[in-house]
Amino acid sequence: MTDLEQYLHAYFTFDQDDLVKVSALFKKKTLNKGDYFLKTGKPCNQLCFIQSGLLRIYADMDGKEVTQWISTKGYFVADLSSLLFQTPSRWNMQALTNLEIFVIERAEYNRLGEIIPKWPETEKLFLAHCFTMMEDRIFSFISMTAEERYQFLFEKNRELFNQVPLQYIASMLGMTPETISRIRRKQLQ
Amino acid sequence: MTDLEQYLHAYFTFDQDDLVKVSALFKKKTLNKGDYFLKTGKPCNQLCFIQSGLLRIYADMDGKEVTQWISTKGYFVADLSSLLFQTPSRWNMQALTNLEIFVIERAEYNRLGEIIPKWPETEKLFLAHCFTMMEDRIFSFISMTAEERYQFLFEKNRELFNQVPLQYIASMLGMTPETISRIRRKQLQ
DNA sequence: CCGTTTTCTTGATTTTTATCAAGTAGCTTG
DNA sequence: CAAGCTACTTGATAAAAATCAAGAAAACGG
Repeated sequence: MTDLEQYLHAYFTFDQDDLVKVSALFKKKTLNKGDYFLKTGKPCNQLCFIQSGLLRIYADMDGKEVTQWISTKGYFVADLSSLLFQTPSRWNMQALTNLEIFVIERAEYNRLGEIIPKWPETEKLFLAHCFTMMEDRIFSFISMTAEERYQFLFEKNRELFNQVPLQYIASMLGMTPETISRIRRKQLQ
Repeated sequence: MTDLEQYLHAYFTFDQDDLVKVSALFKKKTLNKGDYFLKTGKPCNQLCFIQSGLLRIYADMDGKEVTQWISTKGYFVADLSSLLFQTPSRWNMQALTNLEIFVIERAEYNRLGEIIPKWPETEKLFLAHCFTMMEDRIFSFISMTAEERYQFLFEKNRELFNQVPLQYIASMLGMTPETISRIRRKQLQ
């Protein structure tokens, strides 16, 4: 069983039959460190599942890069609004490491409902789950200091801090590299 | 045609037949200023559409209220994760003014797919749209100063500023009432 | 209409965070 | 290994925003 199948099984509780049908629609791909999965302005025609490696999602604000999120093993990634509404992508998505992904084309993705009857329900719950995580993240910006946000992410996602340049983590927490460096020093003492 | 029907028509492009079927499932209700539509910890068993008035969504952090959002006319509101996963609600939802709403019970809501064949697709696009708005909001916290966030909201949602106590707007922008007061003074000059 | 409460404003001060600048540590690669 | 990167740290300073405290304005209720 591939990681993709394991994930689908664990997260969506697909049975063996559905698993095979769905995972057949995904194609394995690799990206090298620095390669782009997606660029701002282009249409997003694929959804990807990360098998291994790190993918940074960011926007370029007149030369200044703002990191929105870093996706790790076990995440699905796409520019959702671009994928569904065929609008231009708002994000760049670049491999921070060599990357193994499973990719499904938009056309196939849109046909999932025909192949697996319970897909629409599954998809709804998945989107709702994503939405809820976003709510939590917004709440962290409203109600926490920089230091608390750092702690919060560190508790939840410790692996990230070994693997990712701190400046990107700083950016996704809405602070500067200097600030995160000082917070980290305090934590160590 | 009620506002609910107009909205469903405009936003989801339902035809007349579907409109009638769907809006029949909603029941009109009124809340008085100060009443709660939902309280933290309770299950959210309804989805509501706001016909008129203002609904404040907030969390109580040991006595300190943090406003997550203020919903106005034309919004659908629920604690999505509670509604779909039957978990306890994370938010309080309180009427800031007298409120006219249309309410659909969870059971009915879950049956929409049977009644309207294209509902799952519609719902997916709706959730994706919500998700995208959340992404934008997160991005505003990462990449903007307090003053820029104020401007951004003011441009997009000017009516809010006449109708809502400024302290709530401050909270949803992640700043103090004093800060928003000073920003506002600058804007006027 | 008057007193009460709530909301908003203002000033003084402190805390937090950003910015600027310089230096260090750790990789990478010819 | 040395040169060149990149990431990270540190210090000094500036800017932004929070906090505290007091007063003004507006809204509300009898």
